Amino acid sequence: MMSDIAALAGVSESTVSRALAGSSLISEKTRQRVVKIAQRHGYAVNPAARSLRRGLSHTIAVMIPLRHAHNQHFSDAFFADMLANLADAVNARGYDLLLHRVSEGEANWVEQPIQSRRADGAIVIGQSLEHKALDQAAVRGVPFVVWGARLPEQHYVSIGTDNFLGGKLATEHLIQRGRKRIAFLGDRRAPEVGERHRGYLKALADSDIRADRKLQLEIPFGADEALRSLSDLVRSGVSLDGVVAASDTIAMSAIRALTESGLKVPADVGVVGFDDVAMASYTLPPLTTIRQEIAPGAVLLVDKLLAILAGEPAQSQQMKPKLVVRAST
Amino acid sequence: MMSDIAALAGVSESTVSRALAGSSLISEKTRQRVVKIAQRHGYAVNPAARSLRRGLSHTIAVMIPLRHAHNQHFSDAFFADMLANLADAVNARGYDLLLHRVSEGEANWVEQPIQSRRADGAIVIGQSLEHKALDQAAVRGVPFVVWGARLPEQHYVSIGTDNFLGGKLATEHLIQRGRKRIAFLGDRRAPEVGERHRGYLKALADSDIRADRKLQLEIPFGADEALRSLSDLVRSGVSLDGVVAASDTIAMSAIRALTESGLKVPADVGVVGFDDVAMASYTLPPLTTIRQEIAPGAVLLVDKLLAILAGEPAQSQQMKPKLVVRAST
DNA sequence: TTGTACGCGTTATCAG
DNA sequence: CTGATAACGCGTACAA
Repeated sequence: MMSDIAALAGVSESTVSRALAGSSLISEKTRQRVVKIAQRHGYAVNPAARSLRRGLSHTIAVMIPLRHAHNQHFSDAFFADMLANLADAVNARGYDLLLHRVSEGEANWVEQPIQSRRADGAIVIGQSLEHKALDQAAVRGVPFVVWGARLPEQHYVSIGTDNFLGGKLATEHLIQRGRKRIAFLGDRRAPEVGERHRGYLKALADSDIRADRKLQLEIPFGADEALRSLSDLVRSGVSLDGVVAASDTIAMSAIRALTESGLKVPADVGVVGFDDVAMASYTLPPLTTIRQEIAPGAVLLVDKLLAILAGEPAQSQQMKPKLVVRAST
Repeated sequence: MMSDIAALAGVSESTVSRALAGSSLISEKTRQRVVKIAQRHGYAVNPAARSLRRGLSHTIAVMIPLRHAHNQHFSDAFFADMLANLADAVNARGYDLLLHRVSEGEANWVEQPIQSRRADGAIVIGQSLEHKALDQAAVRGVPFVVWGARLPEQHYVSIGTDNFLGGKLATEHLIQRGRKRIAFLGDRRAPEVGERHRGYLKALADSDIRADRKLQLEIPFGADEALRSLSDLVRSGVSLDGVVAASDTIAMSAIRALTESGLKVPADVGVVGFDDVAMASYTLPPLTTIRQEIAPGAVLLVDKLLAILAGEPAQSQQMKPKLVVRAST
């Protein structure tokens, strides 16, 4: 503990505390001596004591709502990538990362880790169906940021891709390839997906293509339902020459469903995914998709949250999506 | 804080503390009264104060070594699945989960979070190339468990699949399908993979098939290298009719490489993966693979660690792998 | 620039 | 079964 180091260095505990905290109230010489002794003895400040004293945990909670999708949602490669990047960004800032999956029915889940002082702030990956809960928490002043869509008049800071533009780009690309019967696959209740769907509709309207309700499938993030719904659709005899999927996972599943139904991708049907996860380049055929910049997004999330914690103002931000053309269109 | 609740309940702080901790030293009646008041006022024990007093953080660190594979390793669906299940298992036990990615060059990384009292114990996902470091830490009494291979005379507790058997099953399956020129793809420096490779060799030997060194590719977990190496192999004109991959990710990559080289899967070459991640059923063709039981594995990891923390003895355990036959063989 | 003294919010010990 | 008290290890206001 600190008193040992103080004794070894022949100074008081306060001096050790200040030296280790990099206080400017201390001479560079003593600071270096103390730091060296601490290192040699493998001493590290007790985080519990520090937290108790300072009222801060030096920890960021990462929350993953699972309301509208159980495991699938999490194991989607997109979440994994985001989480990996968040872990790096948080650790790089010297903070610890508390991971929490929010199961259904947990009340006040956003503020719970903060109120109980286990974390100073939270990062929420994906709005899921929780926009209202999040907005209320923001009004109450809970410090958190969200990866997801920016909704009209929301009170919290969100970082995310311009989903409307992403959906529009994906659809326009198919239209340019001469497709006219384009399906949309995704759970529009999730705001990000809802935006992508709006972009899809806009692109169709811009090209005077009638949007057919039968081609718009309400599919949860999981791949199982995508496979089934699309197979059913094809079997029903509806004509179809393009698919805009709300995630790469859904797109991969769609490719399989189409292929097994006797349709060729991309010859008969073009498929566009969303996310550009690592796996997207290894499917057969490699996936044309809308890339979300995950690494910069993660850094942005952490920095915005730290700004909020520091009392600075922070704005929501939308990142530009990018069409990555591979072989599925 | 606790004194507020004490005042409201008309009892001492000690009583509140005991009531909330479920101590048997307290009458059921007062306990219920105190608990109710605490709930009504949204009171939760301050974890920093509790940790300071008890010397326990009530937190489990999950460490992900990246020594022999950077992002790929983590974003492999297997890691994501494992992490999701660990998060659930840890939270279910009332513990918090601290996530840490171990970058190269971090010394004493296993014990760091424990020594600094941020976590009571650690779960390490994958041995990577860290077996020696882990073993030394175990000898020093650091409380942790590992997902990975059980190595001869190791001093730490490990949970994992019987990788030798898994590799053997995969290879035998291909042999039964009449394959004789079977390649192995994976980074054998990672102990899990080394075991799978041994199983592969054993299966070949049992069937009197000569193991060809040219067919054994040293491939990191990432998919990029798998794609390139296998394409090169095929181009070199070596005959080949089967592939045992060290992960589903590698297998998917292999299927693409083979297909693009003009070989048909499974007609010309059978491919077996490892893990049975969710995505494995959605590839084209759906992947025959060796299933690892991730969810039970995660629960086992947490429970073994908690046993160790409770001072109880804990044994390593190997889970039986299972061949899941789909369309790639 | 350094040291002294106190309190952060709990829980364990001991006395009743 | 309950209450008073001390101590967990640190950071900071205040004094020097």
